[in-house]
Amino acid sequence: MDILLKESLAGAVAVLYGKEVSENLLQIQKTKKEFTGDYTLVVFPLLRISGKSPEITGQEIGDYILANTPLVSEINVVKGFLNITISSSEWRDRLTSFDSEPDFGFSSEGKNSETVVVEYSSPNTNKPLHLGHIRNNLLGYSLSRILSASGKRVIRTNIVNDRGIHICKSMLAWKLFGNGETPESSGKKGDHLVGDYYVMFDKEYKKQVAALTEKGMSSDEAAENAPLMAGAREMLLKWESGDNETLDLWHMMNSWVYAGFDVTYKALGVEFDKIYYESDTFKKGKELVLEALTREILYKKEDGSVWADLTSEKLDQKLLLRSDGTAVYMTQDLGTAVIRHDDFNFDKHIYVVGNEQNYHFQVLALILGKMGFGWAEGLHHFSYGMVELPEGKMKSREGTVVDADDLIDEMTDTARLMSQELGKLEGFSEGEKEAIYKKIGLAALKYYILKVDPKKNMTFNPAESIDFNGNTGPFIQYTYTRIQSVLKKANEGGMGLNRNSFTDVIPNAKEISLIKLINDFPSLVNEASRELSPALVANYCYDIAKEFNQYYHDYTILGESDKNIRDFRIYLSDMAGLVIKKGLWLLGIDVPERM
RNA sequence: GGUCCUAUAGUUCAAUGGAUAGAACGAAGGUUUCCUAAACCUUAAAUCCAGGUUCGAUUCCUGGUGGGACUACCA
Repeated sequence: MDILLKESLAGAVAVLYGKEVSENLLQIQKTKKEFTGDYTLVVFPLLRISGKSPEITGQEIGDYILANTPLVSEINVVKGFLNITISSSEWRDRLTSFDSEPDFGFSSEGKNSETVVVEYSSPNTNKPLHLGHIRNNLLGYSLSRILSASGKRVIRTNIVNDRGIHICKSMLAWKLFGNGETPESSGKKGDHLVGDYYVMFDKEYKKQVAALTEKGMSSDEAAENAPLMAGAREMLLKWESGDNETLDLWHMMNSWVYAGFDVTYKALGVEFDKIYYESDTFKKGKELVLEALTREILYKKEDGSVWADLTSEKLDQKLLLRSDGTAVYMTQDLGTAVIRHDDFNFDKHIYVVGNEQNYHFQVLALILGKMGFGWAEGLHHFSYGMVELPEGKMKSREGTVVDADDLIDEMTDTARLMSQELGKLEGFSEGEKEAIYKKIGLAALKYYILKVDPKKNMTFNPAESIDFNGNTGPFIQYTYTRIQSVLKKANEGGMGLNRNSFTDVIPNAKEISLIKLINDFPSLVNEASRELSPALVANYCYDIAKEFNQYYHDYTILGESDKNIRDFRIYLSDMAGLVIKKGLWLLGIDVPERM
């Protein structure tokens, strides 16, 4: 629609002023609510071409397209703005044309599609997932859906940080204090059990440090020399050298954690195409580093540690191998990136990782570039802000970390309570009801998080997040179920089946607003993909839900006596529902048919 | 100290350089013999400060101020 308009506007300018205009001078935007019109041409940029005042220029162009472009039914000029109204019948025809598009708004993957790897989640295997991971998972999952809906080949991956000193800490604590506790013996979810030992390590370690400082040791020295820390370091060395006993313990505890993570991922509704493990990729990283060392891209210090010198890029020096030869986080990320490129030959690689790692990813791309990998230019750190609580940052020490499993349960509980109070789910089995509660609770959580610009830190207010009214996920779901309810009744009454019956219907203003929103959906998907912005999709879903609710309130659909208008309204509702469902799908939110 | 992110109603969030800054929650009031009131309608309420670029700045640039992150042989 707006492309057609743009062409006729360009034509108008060419005829009137005898000059071709470049694309960027024709600024078309949606007309603001308080003015009459559908699209608005901002005429200021054209004044140099017309050599006339804004009002006259607007009027001249407006008069021309009104006379020469059939789809324009009306124009008006306010200051430097030319407001253009598209004829109602044009909008109606536009609506019916959506039907001919097989998967409205979504593009499918083709031979020339860009390949994009999206990494998200990236858990450590020493503690359960928390609220911060939830933001990460939801963003990553939604991004992957948005990208694939815009026609890209998307590979969803996860890197599991399953090795390193932090893992050794929980292993050591379990060995020393665990008395053989297992998920089976304790009934604890595996990731929580392992997390408990990580916390225990920290507690006992602090005690040891305190004891040492009391004996007169400096706090730095004490931190180095506490037996637990020495033990953890020793364990890491054993692990890297392949010690069987250590590996067995590691395998066992990791398997507990993975079982726990699977439950959380499933509850959250996210999945991956390929999961990488740091324990596999760090070796590749070490090889890369050693190889680059021989090419003198990196250098070795006297103590044997290996570094990248990035001072010419105005950054610091970066450690890549410790003096004892063990790998650090950066080492494995180098390896992971190269392995992934070998696996998928990606054009782009998006890392969904918190903004506290901005530096890390800047360095990662630089080092890969130095090593000679041209594709490193395709690496993109999708950096998102922290999640804070109303009382401030989450601190594990103070026990204010919001656990992912708990949170999901609480949202479902709230949905259950609310739903039972409203009592609209009669006739469903308990199992069906539970499935609906879960969809609603998760929608509240997901929408609450995804509607916020990812770059910004966000405040997670538990009281607000479980609100199901207003600008929330359940509000949008509710709109969808209202539509389904109408469609079901229409179907039962044999109405709305004839889509050719409304070719003469002239839609009213509210209906045109809805058609416009539906019409926007395909370009919205592309924009969200280009901008990597689930928030854009969330806002869109809310806009159309709000618009439909107003329509639903102001007009009757099934009660309309004119059969053609009724059929038209049923069809319009159907399309609005479809777009809401697709929009929510892009956010990873499921819709219930009733609620 | 250095680098990066950020600042909009009481609160949580919107606004490709365009018109009178838009929602939600909260506050006050109203709507149900009518397709689901988890809805709809009305009212009050905001661009951190100072410069600059521009016909036009919440948006871009510079400098302040407040908040946050990073600057580990942690991840």
